[in-house]
Amino acid sequence: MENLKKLEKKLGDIFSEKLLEKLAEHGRIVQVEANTQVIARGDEVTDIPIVLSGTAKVVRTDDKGEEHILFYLNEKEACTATFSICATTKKSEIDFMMETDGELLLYPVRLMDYLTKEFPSWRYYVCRNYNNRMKEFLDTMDSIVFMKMDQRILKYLIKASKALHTKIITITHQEIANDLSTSRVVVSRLLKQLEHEGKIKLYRNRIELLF
DNA sequence: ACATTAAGTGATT
DNA sequence: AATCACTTAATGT
Repeated sequence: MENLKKLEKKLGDIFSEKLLEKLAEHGRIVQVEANTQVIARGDEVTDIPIVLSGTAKVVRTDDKGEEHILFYLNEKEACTATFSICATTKKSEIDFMMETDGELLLYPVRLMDYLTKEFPSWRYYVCRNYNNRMKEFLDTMDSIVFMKMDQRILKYLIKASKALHTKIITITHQEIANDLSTSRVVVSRLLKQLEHEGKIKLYRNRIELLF
């Protein structure tokens, strides 16, 4: 069977032979053009997509129709979000679309349990996918918190400036760090960044606000 | 000149 | 962002 051949070539190194056979038997391989929407939010998910070639993206569309990319999926990756859907609802929380032309393996959701039960290599695959996604989420968390900290410092300086009625605040980075419960190093870096943005000027024990 | 403390940096997690 | 390890700059004695 030609599908099996294709799958062996693409996924042979991570899936066992038996599993590949199952995938070829029940799944179907589809060619998808760039920008095609495969799954829309709210759709009932009947198949889990595994990317065989090309790049797919998982997108969340907000109230205003702005799309926010949650992550990309490259060759051999599957949509982990879909896995969690299977355990609960059948409705998709996300939009799944192709970024480039490519091939997808669509495998019926209803057979997921069977795969998980029967094939270790499938379990490993799912776990790895989950882990990768988790890492990405941690990274975005970090950057969100980072953004907040630099806002907090700015606010802190403005507050201090108002309270002391001066644009030149006498304070050390360490003291700011203590007040915002972070480390001195972080404060130094963010202040440096603000200085480069031309918002403040740094001296020893003093910070001048330039606005 | 030397010690002490504040601030800056690169690398890592 | 946090931490470590280290450098550099400013200040006090």
